[in-house]
Amino acid sequence: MTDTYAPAAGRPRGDHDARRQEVVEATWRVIHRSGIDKASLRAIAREAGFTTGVITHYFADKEELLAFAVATIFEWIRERTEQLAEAEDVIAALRTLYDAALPVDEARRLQWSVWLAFLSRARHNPAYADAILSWHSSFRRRLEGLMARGQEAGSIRRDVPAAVLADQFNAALDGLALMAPFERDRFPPAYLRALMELAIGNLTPTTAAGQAPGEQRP
Amino acid sequence: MTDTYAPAAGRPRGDHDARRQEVVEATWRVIHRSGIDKASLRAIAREAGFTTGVITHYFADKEELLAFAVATIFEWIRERTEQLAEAEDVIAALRTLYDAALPVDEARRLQWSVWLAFLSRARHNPAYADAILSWHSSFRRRLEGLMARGQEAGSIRRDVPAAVLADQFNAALDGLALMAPFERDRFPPAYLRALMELAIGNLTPTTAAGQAPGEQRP
DNA sequence: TGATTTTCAAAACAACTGTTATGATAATCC
DNA sequence: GGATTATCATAACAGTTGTTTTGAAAATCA
Repeated sequence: MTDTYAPAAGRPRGDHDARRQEVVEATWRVIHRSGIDKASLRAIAREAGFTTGVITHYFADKEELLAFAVATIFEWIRERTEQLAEAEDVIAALRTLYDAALPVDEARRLQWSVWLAFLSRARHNPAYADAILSWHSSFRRRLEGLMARGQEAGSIRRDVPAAVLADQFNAALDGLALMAPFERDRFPPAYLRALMELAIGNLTPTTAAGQAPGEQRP
Repeated sequence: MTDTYAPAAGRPRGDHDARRQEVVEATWRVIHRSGIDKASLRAIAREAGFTTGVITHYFADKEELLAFAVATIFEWIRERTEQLAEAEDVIAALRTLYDAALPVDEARRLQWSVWLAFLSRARHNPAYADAILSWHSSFRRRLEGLMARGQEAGSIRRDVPAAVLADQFNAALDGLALMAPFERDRFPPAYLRALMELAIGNLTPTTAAGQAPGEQRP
């Protein structure tokens, strides 16, 4: 049957994976545009320019498609941010990271939109929860590594464990990305960056409790 | 018909509203336990101990029930926190506020669970968006008032506008409440409070960038 | 070239959805 | 006490859902 496609005839395997990716991206768009509860197989197929026959051919069932969709979007984010945050200046690295994450354009808003849609279902679906937690913990690890490096270099305060600072920074980012799309006019990109700058300011060791926002970087 | 119930015969009006509330609370529980996509009218009616006849009698359609459910849960939170945060010590007031909000028990987890479920649908449903934004802006106004008062009294830093501090504090709270239910073991109540104490520490004016977590308050 | 398999469309299927209609019971009103 | 109305269960309705089946075209393999 369709289950044991070991030799893979009929087409090179590259097209197979590419078609799956095509369907998944259509899924993202439908979720972003109409909400996950409107993301029926027919709606997704229409968005992709096919019929449901394609979906049922490349995915066992809807569950597998959605689980693959949420796992893939994190893979997508990972690829886009992997080589980031490698600057030797930790503060600059944090800046690069939040800049790549903030929902300031349509691609990043889609990213957060899909994330939010699955997040609200993750507590009742282990597959979604796994994908989300795996991403979050890997992101947190990166943050914690940066914090620890900054603490060694002296640019990050030492009186709070790096892991705690990472959780705090992560929460600030999540909280912003959550509400910003609902109040686009109250949270323009410049203000989002200013708030994250304030969060960065709270990481510095001595002196004032952070630089005032409004000071844009060059 | 049922639409113009001005005199309200058959039963005192109190029972009418009480029954609506009963249905709404069943709706919350179903959403919290099984997710909003499993919250069918039949499932809600079963949870409430009735049949769908009750729901269709007290609500025009499902849309009205859900819109009422999300609006009511904010009303519920408002009632529970209205008299809070009136302490003259602004820091103590902030403590009281986050303590009433953090998802540290089942009631508060349900609260955030329902909030999250509707949040992910709000971008495609003006009624949900209105309810959520109305709550958020009123909560932010309270925070901003506290920040401004603290700035006058000298317990809150003055180099950042009160409105910005309110947004920052709100984002920290939202971000935590969002992830905590998914990583219950990583975010026990004490750690959540410690992180919020860190956020409070970032509001203080001079000296260090905040007190270290771990110092529990009496 | 013939056999096989992938690819995909189209249709049918059963389950579930929100909604509506019907009717019976009980409480209120005049 | 009769008329009226709120209350609620039950059943039927039409639409949508995910899934399965059928079948045809195309590509690969031997």
